[in-house]
Amino acid sequence: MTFTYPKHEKLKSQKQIDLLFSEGKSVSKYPLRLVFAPVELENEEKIKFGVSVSKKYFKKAVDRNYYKRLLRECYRLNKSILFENLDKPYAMMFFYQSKEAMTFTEMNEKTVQLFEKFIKEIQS
RNA sequence: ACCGCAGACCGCCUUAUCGCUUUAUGUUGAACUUGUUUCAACAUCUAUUUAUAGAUUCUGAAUCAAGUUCAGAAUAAAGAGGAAAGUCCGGACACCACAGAGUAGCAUAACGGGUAACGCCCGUCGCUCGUUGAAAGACGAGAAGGACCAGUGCAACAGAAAGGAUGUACAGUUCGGCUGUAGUGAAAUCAGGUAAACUCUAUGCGGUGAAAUGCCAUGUAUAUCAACGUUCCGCUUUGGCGGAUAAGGGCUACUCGUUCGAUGUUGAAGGGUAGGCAGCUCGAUUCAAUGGGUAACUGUUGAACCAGAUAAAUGAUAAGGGUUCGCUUCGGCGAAUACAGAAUCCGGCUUACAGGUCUGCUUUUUUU
Repeated sequence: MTFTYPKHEKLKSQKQIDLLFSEGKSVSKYPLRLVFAPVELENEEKIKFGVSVSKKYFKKAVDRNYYKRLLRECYRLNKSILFENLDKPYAMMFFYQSKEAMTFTEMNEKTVQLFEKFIKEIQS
C-alpha cells in the first residue's frame, strides 16, 4: 500500500462538495470531523478527499496552512484503512474543529480511531 | 572593552524515511494520424495456355517507422517573505463610448533635484524644540512649511468692552459719547493673530480591477446585434421613400451634450455555472566591474534566469547540531527558537518581529 495523495484523489468538483454538505453524513472524534457521501466516480477511483480548517478557529493563514498539512499527512498515512474496507466510492471532507493546538502524534491516533468508527458506520 | 543611538544586512542548519508542485530527459503502455512491407477479399485493366499470371484502386488484418495526445513508473533540477501582511499612495496592463464641456467632489502645497510615476526619496532654505554659549553661532531632533490687503467665522486669561463696543475717573471742549490721558492685554474702529476654520489660489485626478480580458469545448434563458415593425405629416409609379414623434434606457455624483429607442416577428449570435488554455511570470529584473552626481539616482560593459499553485504545492515525522535564557555539584540539566504564508506584476509608505553581523558617532572605565 502506498502513502501518496496525488491530484486526482483531491476533492475539487463544486457539485460533489455541494452534495457532500447537503446530503452527507458525518462522524467525529473531537476535534476531528469527517463528512462523507457516496458518489459516482470515473476510472474506478474509490475516494475523493479534501481537508479544511475554518477561519473561525485559526485567524492567521500560517496556522491554517499548518493544520491543513497535518490533516493531509494523517490521511496519507492512514488511508489504507479506508481503501481496504470500502464497497463503493465516497467523497469525503476532513475538518479540524478546535481552537486548541495539537501535535501530530495525537492527531494521528485520533485519525485512526475516527477512520475505524467510519468503517463501522458504513458497514452497519 | 562596555553601554546607548543611527544606518545597512541576515533572519536557523544537517541527515534519514514518507510525500507535494513545476520543468527537463529518456522510457513503458494505450488511442489516433501518416507512411512502408506482407496477407486476404472484391472490382477494373492487360496478356495469353481461358483459368492462370501481372498491374492499379478501395476495404480489413498484421508488421515496422515517424508524429500527436493521454496515462504510469524512473532520474535530475528548482520550489514563500523582509515584511509575502495592512490594501494606504503611485504606476504598468486590460476592458468599459480612447473618455466631450461645465459644476460639484477628492488629493497635494517652501525651493531645487531624482523617478515610469507618486502623497515616496535626496539636497538646500526657513520655522519650532533641546543642549551649549555673554552673544553671534554650533550641534542634534521634529513637522500637516501657498494665501487672512477677497469674503465669512473663531479667540483662553486679563479687561467695562475683542467689534454695530465705547464703562469709570480726570482733563480739555466748538457742549456732540467730540478729543485726550489713566487702566487690561500681543492687540482697543488703528489694526493684528488663526486656513490639523470655512474659504481662495495653483497643480493633478473618468470608472472598474486578473473573479480584468481573449480563446476552446459544452450549449440554454433570453439580455445583445441586424432587418421588419408604433404614431403623425409629405410625396407616390400603391411596392414603398423621406422627415418628424418619445415614455424610458446607456455614457455621469449632477447638468449640458450625445446616443439607443415601446410590444411583437424573423434571422444572427451565444450569457451564467462547472472544465481547459492563454493572460502568468524576462522584468522600470538581479549580480559584478567601471564612469557621472554632495546625495536620492543614473550611463556603459559583462554575466545570470530566480515559485507559478488554483478546495490552492513549497511539507510531515524522527534524530542530531547551532543560538538565547534559567539553574548548576561546572560534568551537565531544563526551557525557548520571532513576526509571519505568494495568488497579474512592479515602486513606495505603514504596521509586526526572537536573535545575530557589519559600519559610523557619543559616554564611561582600564592600559600606553
